[in-house]
Order: sequence, then structure tokens, then C-alpha cells
Amino acid sequence: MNRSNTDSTKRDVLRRLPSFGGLPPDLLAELGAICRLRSYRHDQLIAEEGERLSFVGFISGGILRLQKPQADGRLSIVGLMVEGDMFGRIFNGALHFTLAATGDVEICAFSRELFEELATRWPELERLVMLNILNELDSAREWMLILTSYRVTERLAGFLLLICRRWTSVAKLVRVDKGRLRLTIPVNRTDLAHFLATRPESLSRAFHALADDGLIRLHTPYEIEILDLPALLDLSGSEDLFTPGSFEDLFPRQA
Amino acid sequence: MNRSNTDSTKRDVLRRLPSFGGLPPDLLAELGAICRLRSYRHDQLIAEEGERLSFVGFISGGILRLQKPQADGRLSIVGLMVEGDMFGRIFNGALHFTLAATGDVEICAFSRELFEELATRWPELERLVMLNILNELDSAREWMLILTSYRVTERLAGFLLLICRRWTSVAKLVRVDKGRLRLTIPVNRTDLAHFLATRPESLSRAFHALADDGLIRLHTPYEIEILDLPALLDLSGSEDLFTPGSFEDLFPRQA
DNA sequence: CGGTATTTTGAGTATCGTCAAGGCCAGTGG
DNA sequence: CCACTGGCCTTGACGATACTCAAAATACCG
Repeated sequence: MNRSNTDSTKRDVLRRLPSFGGLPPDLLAELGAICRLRSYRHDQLIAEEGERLSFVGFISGGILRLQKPQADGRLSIVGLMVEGDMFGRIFNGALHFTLAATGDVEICAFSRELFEELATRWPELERLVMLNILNELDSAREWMLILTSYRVTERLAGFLLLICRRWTSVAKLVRVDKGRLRLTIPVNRTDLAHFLATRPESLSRAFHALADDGLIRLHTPYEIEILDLPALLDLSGSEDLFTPGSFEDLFPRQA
Repeated sequence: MNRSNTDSTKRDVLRRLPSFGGLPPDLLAELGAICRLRSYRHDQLIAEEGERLSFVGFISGGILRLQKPQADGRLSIVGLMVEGDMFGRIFNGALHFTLAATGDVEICAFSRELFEELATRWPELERLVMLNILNELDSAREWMLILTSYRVTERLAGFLLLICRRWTSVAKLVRVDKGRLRLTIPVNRTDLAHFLATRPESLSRAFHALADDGLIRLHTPYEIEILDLPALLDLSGSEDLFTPGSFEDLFPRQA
């Protein structure tokens, strides 16, 4: 938790957050003055459900799980948050879900009171917060669409495409290497299984079913290569979510 | 679509919208001046995905479906919106989902440009919009939690409890009559099946399975009585979503 | 190179989707 | 008033899919 909280480091981190791009310099200076960097290790809890989090956070690196422990001991994962995402229920009550780190995570934290005061004073900041929430709402609905598929292979296909589409810019999860599309699964099988509303065993079978059908290749459990993108799109059943053009930044001109 | 858009009617409708309760009178007057009432019949489309809706709407009566047609001809329903809910992606691009009426619906519509101008001028209004979106995000996540259940009976139990918890105040869907808890299912079996990620046949079996086990009684397909609330809570698997006290307004002092 | 956690595979059972048929209810027209 | 029709809900039978439990293989880390 103790890391270099120097002004220069903080400036760097703030600059890397895409949401903060268009903010006025005066506001950025105020934000820089009150931000604190924090880091968490794998499976460490940032906050638990029911807690009134004392800060709002922006993820500057790593992946966060939004989860809820179930009565039967299982864990439901209702969302994954990545670089640039905001969390913390500004202007609103307590958390409804527990926040936990998946892998190492670094965040940029602002005291809730100070941030709310700043947002009240700067409409730009409040607007930024709102767009962040709208973005999350979209993510949540896309996830519901994926969860709606009957077969696990379909949900997995949807997840892989989601990584490609929404998380292209995140921590080099997606790479095009010698014309081959490779990506890193950023969470382990158990977490992903909870996220896709299935069990690790079924998820494993789904990965290998896709591999056997030639849609993907498994280099390691976490490193896969996409061999047949159109087939994945077809399987996921929501081609329209991934309109033609969605993947153009991945295949700029692959004639 | 042509109905009495008189000032007195509009004032009544605006007054009934809970979100607008605490707004300053001046703002309410401005809102009243630009609002238009519209109504829709069952299955009528309000707007389709990809459309840039020209207005923002508040539902003053009835239920809206948020849906997406799938490639295989199926329909995915990712949300239901009720009285008081807002829709329309203010300050943000086009709709990601189609909006359709389930049963007869009445809305209060504001020109998007005028509403955005108003929201820019009145921070209270922008705050109201943000809280509305946050509320929707919570709904979406609760839905994800319900969709996560493996068995259809579990998802159905979750849905029934959701009606009790979130929609108590909506159009008398939930009633306590002579100590009996009765509720109205506001959508038909096909829509509900799409919503619970299953088929009408399985949903029907789930309803009757709950009835056979004595958890509910089916008076008509749309009118049910809850006989064993604790068992439903247990089945749904998310007791903590429905903390003790959630149902106190239904059973104020049923010693 | 060993030890541990994670992933994978196997076999048996539970649950659901699918297709087809039957039942119920409301509205229509004789 | 009753038969008819269409839509929706329900039931039945069968195949597809996934969960569970247990064990083996693999990957990861010191």
C-alpha cells in the first residue's frame, strides 16, 4: 500500500486516465492535489458490500471484480472493471457489491467528500462521472446479453469478443502478432466460470470445444489465439453488438 | 397518441413522478412547459436500437421492455422499466436497445435538446438524471445476479421477489389482502421467459413446480399468491439482496 | 526439481430445450 | 345462446447440455 505518492507520479497516473483528457487544467490541478495512489494484490478486497466507501477510485492498472458471495458459498461475479473505469457510488449510498482485485491492481483514489465538492463546483467533472456510469450501464447490459445464451460455448465466445471489442486498449490484452490475433485471458478459470454463470469444469470443456472446432487455439490456459473470428461472432449470437467495423483497429487492412 | 395534453393534466403527471418531488418550483414550471404526454399500446415500439431518440422520457404508467432481437430470430430482453423510470440516453449517443411497450404505456416526453439545455442550467436536474442512471445500473446488476442462477425455478423466485421489493409501489402490482400476499405478473409468459433466459415451456413448468411445492398459488397465469416467502428467499439464493426489513412495508406488523 | 494450485478429463445424474399436441379463455359471428 | 377461432398457456416425451464428484494431468513457483 505504501508506494511513491510523489507529485510527479500522480501527475503521470492522472494523465494516463483517458476520462481526464479534456478537463480544464485548473480542475486537473485540483484533482492532482487530492488524489492518492493505492495498490492491491490478487484477491485482496478493496471494499465490501454494504460499506459506505470513503473514496471514489479510478483504476489505473489491473482488473477489479464486482462480486457478491451467495448463501450456498458460491461467488457471483456481476462485473469486471478495467483501466479507466470508476467506482465508488458518488452522491449515493453504500456499495451493493464487494470490490476485489483480480491480479495486481493500482488505483487512483479521491476522498469522497472532496471529490463530491469538486463535482458540485465543476460541472465538467459531474458530467464525466455521469458518462462513466452510463458506460458501466452499457457494459452491464452487454453482459446480460451474453449471460442470456443457453450454451456455455456461446457465452464464452461472447466473452472473448468482449475482450477484443472493449478491452483492446487495456494492458495489451489483445495483440496482433504476425497477422495472428492473440489475447490474454485476464482472470483465472474459476473467476471466469463464476462470471459466465457456470463451473470451471464446464468452462474448461467449452474452451476445448472451441479449440477442437478450430475457432481458437490454446497456447496456455491464459494465452489464446483466435483462428476464426466470424465463427465466434456467429456463435455468440449477437453479431449486431459487434458491427462490421468494430474490429477494424485490430485488422486495419487485412485484405 | 392524441390525448389531452392540457396543462392541468401535465401538471398532474409531473407531480406523480417521484423523481421530480424535490425540484424547485421554477424548474418544475419550465419542465411542465416543455413536456408532452404520449401513450403506446401493447408491443408498440417506442424507438429502435441504433436510433438517436429525439426525446427523453419518464414513464408515468405501464411497463417498457428493453430488448434486442437476436440473429436466430429470438428476442433477448435485458430490462423492464416501470413508472418513474427514465429513458433516452441524455448527453450520449444512440440507443443500444429497442424500447417496446408491454401492455399500455404512458410516458412524459421532453425534447432532448431542451432537456439537455435545462439540465446544463439546473444542476439539480442533472443530478436527478444521474441518480436515475445509477438506479438503473443497480437494477441491471440485480438482474445479472438473478440470471446467474442455474435452475429456472431459482430465477423465477428471484423475479417474484424483485417485483415485491422494487415494484411494490408500481401500479398496485403487489397487494396484501386479508393477510395474503398477492401479486400481478405484469408481462406475459413469453416475455418473461425471454427475460429469464429460458423458454415459455420451462417457465410454465417452473411456475407449477413452485405451486406444487407450496411456495406460491396460481390463481390465474397472471395472478399469484405467495405462500412461503422464506422458502422463496432461500430458493433465490440471494437472501442478502433482500435483507430483513426489505419487506416490512408489506408486512408492517404481522406478529 | 519437487510441491502446490490450477486445469483438465471421466462417468453418472439433473435440468433444460425442442417439438408436438392438448387445454383454456376471450372475442366473433351465426 | 352457442359453436368457432386464434392466441396463449400447459403438458408430455425425448434429446441436448450442463452440473457434480472424483481423479488425473498440467502449469506455476520457489
